[in-house]
Amino acid sequence: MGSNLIGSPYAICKGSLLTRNQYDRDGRCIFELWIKSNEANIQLIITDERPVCFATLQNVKLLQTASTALYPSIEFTQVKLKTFADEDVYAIYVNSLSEFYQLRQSATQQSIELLEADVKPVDRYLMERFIQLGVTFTGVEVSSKGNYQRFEQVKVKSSREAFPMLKAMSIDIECDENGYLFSIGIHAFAKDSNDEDFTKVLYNVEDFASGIETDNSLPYVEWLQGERALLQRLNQIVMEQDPDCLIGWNFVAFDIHVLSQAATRNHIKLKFGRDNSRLNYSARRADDDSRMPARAYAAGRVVLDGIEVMKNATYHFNSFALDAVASELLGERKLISNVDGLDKLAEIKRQYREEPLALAKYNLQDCVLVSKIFKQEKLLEFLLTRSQLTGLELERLGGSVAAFTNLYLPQIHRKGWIAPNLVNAEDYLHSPGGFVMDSKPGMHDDILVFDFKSLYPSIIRTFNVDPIALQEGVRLPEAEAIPGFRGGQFSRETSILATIVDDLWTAREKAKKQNNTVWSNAIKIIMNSFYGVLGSAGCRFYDTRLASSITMRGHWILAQSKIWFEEKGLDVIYGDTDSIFVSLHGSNFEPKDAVSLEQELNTWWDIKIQREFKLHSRLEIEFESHFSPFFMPTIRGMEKGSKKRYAGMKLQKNADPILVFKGMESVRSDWTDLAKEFQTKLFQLVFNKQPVTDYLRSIIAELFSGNLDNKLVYRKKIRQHLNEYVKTTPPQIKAAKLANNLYGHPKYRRGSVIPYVVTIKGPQEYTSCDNPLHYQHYLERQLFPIASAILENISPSELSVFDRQMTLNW
DNA sequence: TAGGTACGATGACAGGT
DNA sequence: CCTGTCATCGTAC
Repeated sequence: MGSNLIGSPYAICKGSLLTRNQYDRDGRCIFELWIKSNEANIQLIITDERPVCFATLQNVKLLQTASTALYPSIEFTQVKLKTFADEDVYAIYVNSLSEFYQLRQSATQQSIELLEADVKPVDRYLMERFIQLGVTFTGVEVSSKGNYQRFEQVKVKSSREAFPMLKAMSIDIECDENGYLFSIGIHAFAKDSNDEDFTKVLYNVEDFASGIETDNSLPYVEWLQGERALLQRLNQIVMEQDPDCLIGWNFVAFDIHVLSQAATRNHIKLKFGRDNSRLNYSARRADDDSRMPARAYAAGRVVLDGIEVMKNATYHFNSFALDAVASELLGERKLISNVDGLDKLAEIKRQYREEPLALAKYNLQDCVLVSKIFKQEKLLEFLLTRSQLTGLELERLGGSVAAFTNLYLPQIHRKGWIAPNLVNAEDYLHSPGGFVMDSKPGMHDDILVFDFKSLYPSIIRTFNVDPIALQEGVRLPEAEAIPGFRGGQFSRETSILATIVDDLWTAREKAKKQNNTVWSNAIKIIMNSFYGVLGSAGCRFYDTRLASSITMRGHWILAQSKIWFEEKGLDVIYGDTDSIFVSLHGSNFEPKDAVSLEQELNTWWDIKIQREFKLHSRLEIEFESHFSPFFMPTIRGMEKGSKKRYAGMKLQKNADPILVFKGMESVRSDWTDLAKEFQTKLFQLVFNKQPVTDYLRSIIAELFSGNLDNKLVYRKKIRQHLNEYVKTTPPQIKAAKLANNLYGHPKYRRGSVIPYVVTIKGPQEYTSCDNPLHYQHYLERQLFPIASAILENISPSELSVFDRQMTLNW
């Protein structure tokens, strides 16, 4: 769309769907979509759609008797759809959302089952048109005020064109414990490199007359009188800068929450909507048990919390505090370090009055860190990709079930089916998970690891595991269907899910070739979620025959592959779900044969699948790693090999070998630094066939000398409410309760991570610990278990170093 | 504003000395 | 004090 459009009554335009909303006006349902094109921001108003749901004929009759009086606009129409029980289906239309909600409520009260009544009308409108991120539309422009254009009489279609980049504005507030606003920091990247970034700190000087207003040494600081002035200026800046996204850290649950309360207190609106509409914020419900998170909606602007986005993109950090994430990703620290919650708040309050410029700097720094994380990690690109692939709103995180439903539900209508409702809890059957082989414990040389690439998606593609193919399949004679498990069998004709996965798979291969890790990662996450939702009671397409037909086919594939290696004279020492660990020891193979083994096994699978099932194999096994040496531990105190725990030197082509730990103490966040460093060092020595006695002696001596005290801190998350630990009281809970009593306030709650040490008087919070550390405990519970796990069978004599010091029997 | 199962280690606790 | 079981957490895939 160019400038020639302005004033023209009718237009064709493309763009990305930023936000969507639905509401009633004059008894009619309205959909409001906000679009970002390269040239403009656009509001689309759709007025000719009616909310719809479905029911079987029997249920429609029950509804008809009462409902027509209640809902004058209600209309029943038979449609060419069948339930999974082969019943005829009627569509039920009403005019407004309020009628829609009433209808659902009264149906529930009368125990009348409606179908697809939980699909939001605006979501249905978009998904039935296969609209994901990209849209094209035609419509009549009714006004063009300020920074957006409004269209009515709109027709929208899906578009696959590349999306325009979004402008994000990072916001961070500083306040006291009551939410009284000290300052608001704002940062937005410049559109092009010639311009400077937009930076601003709005500083509230209401409470103290210091003459600071004249200090212009930091050009981005604006001194303002009172919260109200801060909020009004913030509204103004959001309008002027006109960002597509508002971002922050713990943004919705904290910053937006506090801003929203401050706005209410000061009787002004947070006008964050593109059309100057107010921010729609709903706090998390007061009862802490509800998992309903806080939500914020601004018309035409995507509201994003950096923490949630990163969790969704499968980032893992021990702490998601901004300080921790920024220092790990950017190598930059916050200006006020996050040592302790209370101290930090005290420092902020002190700086607010005594060093305003320092606080302003700190405030801005936090905004900039969030901006930098988003930019460096390409988080917006990730979200845009995800939305383009799933049709989920940009700001909707999680939502694996919703993503699946978006992609799948409109397709089944075209095949003549209506979707089932969720199963009752009592009808839910668990499905088995992955196959984990018994392992052969001990030291090994030359272990080759082979992995099935995206095993579950490849099973879905190969064996046509699909809800509709299941319905069609179970109606077929056994010989004509593709066999599944737990009573499932699948049609060869309809393959909706396999096609969706195929498209994603192809797109991922292309992305990988172009080194587009954002796309590749987003696609992988989505593909892998499909199996999960089919086994989840939260998904309407759940059926244990689907999930089981995936996982149990996986068992078979892994077991067959194990036999294949063994028939080649190769020893399989372990395998988990989609991986096989093969020992070259005593075989005729060498490490360099890994690739030809990979190829041979792939060919073998191709032939086998064709011969046994008349299907085209999509399985892909890949040589993944060469470990030498490799150590597989036993279960503590037993001869039996462990699972999900191992260590090895991974040999690499053009780089030094690296020490890899899986599941073991050094990769667990709830072991001390002492234990982790000890394990790493010990394995290095053992793998290099060096003696360990001297090292053991020295670390024990160091431990008792007190030199390692700072490495004796345990960290553990408190996952329940403190008063819910009734059956047992674990050490971390003891320490947490002690600390809370000491401080006189609930410093540790559900969700907190408590650092604690073990003292001669038991566990105590690290920060407030005032008793001597229990070195004997650390010797016996952190050092000895790690040493014995590897030395027991390798060189037990070296363990005697511990003998004199141990009081416990093992 | 609902992806899953499999597994191991520790420490508390109960019930026997 | 010894033994078995359970609760809890974090992890692999």
